Amino acid sequence: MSAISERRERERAHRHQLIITAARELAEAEGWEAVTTRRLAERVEYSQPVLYSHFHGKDAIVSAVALDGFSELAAHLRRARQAAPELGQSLRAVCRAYLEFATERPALYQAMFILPTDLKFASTETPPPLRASFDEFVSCFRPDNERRELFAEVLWSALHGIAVLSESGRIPLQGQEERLDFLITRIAGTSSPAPGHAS
Amino acid sequence: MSAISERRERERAHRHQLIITAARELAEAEGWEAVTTRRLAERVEYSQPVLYSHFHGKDAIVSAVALDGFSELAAHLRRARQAAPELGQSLRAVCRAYLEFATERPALYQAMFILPTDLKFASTETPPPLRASFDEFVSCFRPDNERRELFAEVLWSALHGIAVLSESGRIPLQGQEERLDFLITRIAGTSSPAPGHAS
DNA sequence: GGCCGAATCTAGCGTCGCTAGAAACTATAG
DNA sequence: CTATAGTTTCTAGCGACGCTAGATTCGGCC
Repeated sequence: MSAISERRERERAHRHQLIITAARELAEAEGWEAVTTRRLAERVEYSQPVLYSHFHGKDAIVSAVALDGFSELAAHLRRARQAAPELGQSLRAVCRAYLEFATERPALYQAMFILPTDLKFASTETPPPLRASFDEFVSCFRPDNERRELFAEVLWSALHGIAVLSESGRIPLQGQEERLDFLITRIAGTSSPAPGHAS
Repeated sequence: MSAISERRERERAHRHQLIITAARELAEAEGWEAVTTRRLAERVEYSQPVLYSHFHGKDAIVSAVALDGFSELAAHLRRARQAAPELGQSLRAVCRAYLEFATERPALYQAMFILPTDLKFASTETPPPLRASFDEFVSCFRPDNERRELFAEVLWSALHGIAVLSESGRIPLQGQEERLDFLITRIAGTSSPAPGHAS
């Protein structure tokens, strides 16, 4: 009873992951609009209803893919940050890595940041990978900077804006490097406490 | 033959606008997922196929709503900019107006910036309202600033990122004012011609 | 009044996410 | 080794989607 159900549990977990990776591969190959429950079921060689024994619905599958994406993003950013020698460099490295991630895995990025998902952001029940990704931005600023969380939020927002607007063709792909350059020099600029209102 | 077809043309144009406003109202009331061709047809009191005699498909209807939205956005930003006394103030006023627009008309904003549309951005065939909206950002910087277009792109991207991430709950709604404040002081910072690449 | 072209509708195609109930499979008891 | 009870999986189908072909109705013109 024990060993058998354990094996079943293992097989079930394996199939669970199989669904997630199949959804991701299909999305990366043909876009999320091609990821239908029917095609996904065919791909994992089961019938449609088994998907619903693993996930509440399609959104939950997208969420699962997104969650995997956040783990990868956190690792990707961390690698970039740690490869940079000092603090000033790390900001640039992390930003570049972020945009790189967004452009090279557009479907994954979409699942993480654009499509509706069940993931809870910025709360106590935020999954660790999300928090870890965000913390990579926070770590780009000096620990004695009291407003580093705020800085990170704005930086992340700006990068997300650049990523998503250029991906959808709303700003030209060309000139991405200059935009990044400008953003970094401005954000990294004269930081420290606060220069008061410049108005 | 002339007067009759003219009247018809008028009626047709009226119905065209009726569809657009119906789509918009429905989207603003219940979200875009509630805007189906069936419900839209019912709302304008015609059958489904008439929608397709006016628009190529649903995306084209969304695009039409978005285009109207850009006209409103341009006017909204212009009003804000012109109400501000000087250049330093206008940047803040326009940014605030932008975020206000995004939060108060979320469905419209979604049509303009998130949903797939047929609109061409940043090209020769870009509709004037789009260009006009963008130019409001450009006008916030001094005319002798050679990189003002770049500045505007980054500023717009950052605002869009803030708008969309807070709308979808990916950053907390609280603290929006501080984020805006930080962004403006950084972007407006030491501008002028160009300090060259700061590495 | 009868015709003809344009405008409009009815009805339906294929696909979607999702699910109820049938079928098949598996582990245990006799 | 078979019968049974319970679980797993599948077949089949529901209602809704975007979209369209073909029938129908409408309005101006001889």
